[in-house]
Amino acid sequence: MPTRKQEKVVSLKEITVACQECSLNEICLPVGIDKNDMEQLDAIIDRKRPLARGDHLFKVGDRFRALYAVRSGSLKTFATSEDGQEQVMGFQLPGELVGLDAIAHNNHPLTARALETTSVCEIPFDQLEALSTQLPDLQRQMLRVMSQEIHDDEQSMLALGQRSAEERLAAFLISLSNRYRRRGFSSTQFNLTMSRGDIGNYLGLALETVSRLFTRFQNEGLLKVERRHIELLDRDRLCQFSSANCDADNPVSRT
Amino acid sequence: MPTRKQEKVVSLKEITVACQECSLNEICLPVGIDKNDMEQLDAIIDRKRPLARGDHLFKVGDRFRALYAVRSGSLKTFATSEDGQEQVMGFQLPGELVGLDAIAHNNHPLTARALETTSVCEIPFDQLEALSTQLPDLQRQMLRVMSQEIHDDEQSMLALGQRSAEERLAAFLISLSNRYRRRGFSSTQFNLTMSRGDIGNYLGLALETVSRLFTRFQNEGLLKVERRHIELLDRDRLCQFSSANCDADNPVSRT
DNA sequence: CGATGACTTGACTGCTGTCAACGTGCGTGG
DNA sequence: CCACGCACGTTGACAGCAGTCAAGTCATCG
Repeated sequence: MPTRKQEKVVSLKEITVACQECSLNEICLPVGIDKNDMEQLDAIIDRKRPLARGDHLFKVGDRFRALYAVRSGSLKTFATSEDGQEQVMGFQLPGELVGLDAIAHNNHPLTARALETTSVCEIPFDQLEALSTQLPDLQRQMLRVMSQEIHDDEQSMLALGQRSAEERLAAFLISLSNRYRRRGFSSTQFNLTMSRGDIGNYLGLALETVSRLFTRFQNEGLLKVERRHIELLDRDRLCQFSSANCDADNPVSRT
Repeated sequence: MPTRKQEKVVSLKEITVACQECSLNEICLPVGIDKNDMEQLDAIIDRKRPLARGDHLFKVGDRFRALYAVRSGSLKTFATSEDGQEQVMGFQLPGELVGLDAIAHNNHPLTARALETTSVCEIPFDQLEALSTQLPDLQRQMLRVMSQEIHDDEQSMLALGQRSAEERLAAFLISLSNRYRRRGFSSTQFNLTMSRGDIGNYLGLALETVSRLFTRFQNEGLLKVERRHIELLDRDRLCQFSSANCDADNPVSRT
C-alpha cells in the first residue's frame, strides 16, 4: 500500500471518487445525466468505509433508508427461510444497485452480504426521490434501472423454470462474462467471488451438481477451472449450451 | 380537460370508468394520489376496447409505448424461445400493471395475451413520465409498483429454485387466493383462467405433474377441483404445504 | 355426431438431490 | 517450519421426484 493516508478523514477522502470521475458512471445510476446534474446527485451520495468479506450491508427486515451502488468488490443478496436456509437471489458487481426490492414496503426483504472486500455508495432514498422530481433524467434512469432489474429477474425465472442444470450453469457463466466485460475486465478470465454452494443455491442446483458440471465442462474443453479461477476457452459453444440469447443479456451495445 | 368525448364512441363511454370512480384505484397505479392529481392521471389514460380471449396486448419485440393496467379479466405474459417454446412469466389480475420490464430497452421482452375477455387501461409512458415530474406522489407510486414487481419476481425465483412441485402449486393457489381476496372476490372459490399447461409452465413443472397434484390435493381434502373451478377447503393446511409465509404475499393489511 | 382441445392417469426413465467419503488449500498456532 | 483444523471442493453410490411418452376420458363446439 502506498501509505498516503495522512490523517484519518483524508484517507477516506482519497478513496472517494465523485460520480463525475467514477469509471462506473456509464453503467451506474448516473447514466444519461449531464455533468451539472451529476454534481447534485453526487452531493447526496455517502461513501462508506469498505465492507470486509462476510459483512452485512443490510439484513432481512432492516428498515429501508437507502439504495446502494457497488463501487468495488461484490455482494450476494439472499432470503432466509424460517428454518435458516438461505436462498441466494443474486450477485452484485460494481455499478449495480442493491435494495430496489425494499422500496415498496419500506424494509429489506433480503440480506446483502459482501463476498469480498467491497465498497458501496449509499444513496439516501428520500433525498434521491426529492432530487428525481427536479431532474427528469434522474427519474428516467431510476425507472430504467428498475425495469432492467425486473427484466433480469425474469431471465432468472426463465432459467430456473425450464433449463437443465448444464444450461443454467453455462448461462450463469456467460452472464458473468458479459458483466465483467462491460466493466472493462476480461470476459474470458475471472475469479468467482462466490462459493460453489452459493452458485448452486442461486441456480437451484445442489452444490455437488455445480462441481460436477465444472469438471465436465473442463473435460469437454469448454473452460479451465481451478478453484475459483475460471478461464472460458470456448465461449461460443458455452453460449450454445446455455440455449439463451447470449447477446441479449449484454446491452452494452446500446451505449 | 373536462371534455369527455361527446360523439364517436358512445358505447365505449359507457364502460369507461374514470380512475376516481374505479373500484381498483386503491390497488392500482393511483394509490396514494389525491383526487385532484388523480384527474390529471386519468386524463392521459386511454381505455381501449376489450380484448377477446387469445388476443395479444403486445408481442415480444414490440416497441414500448405504454404501460397497461388490467381493468377486468386476466392476462398471461410469456417469453418465446427460438424454437417456439413458451415460458410463462406471470399472470395479471385486475389492478396489476403490465409492461414494466419494457422500459429499460424500449421494447417488450415478453408477449401479453388475454386469458379471457379482458379490458385494460393504456397509460402512454412518455406522458406518464412527464406527469410524474409534476406529481411527486405519482413518481413515488411508480417506484413502489416497480419495487413490488421486483419483490414478487424474487418470490417466484425462490419458489422455482428450492421448492418441491407440491410446494409450488400450493403457494401458487394461495397467492391467487390472496390476490382475489384483495380485489373483493372470494378467496376460497374461484375459477382458474389459465390452463394446466400454463400453470405448469409458470411453475416449472410438467402439466401432468400439475394435474396429478390437483388430484392428490383433492384426495387429501385440501381443495375441491372441477375443471377450472377451485374451492379451497383447508386454506391453512395448504398454506403450510406451501412452506411460504402466506401473509407476506398479501400486503393488503398495509392499507 | 365426430372433431378437437383440455385434462387425467399409468408406466417407465433419468436427471439431479442426498448422503458420504475423500482431497486440497489456507490460516493458525505450536 | 510443520502440524493441525477447517472450510471448501471433488467424486462416487444410490434413490426418488418429476419429466416423458402414451393411452384414455371428458367437455365443448361446429
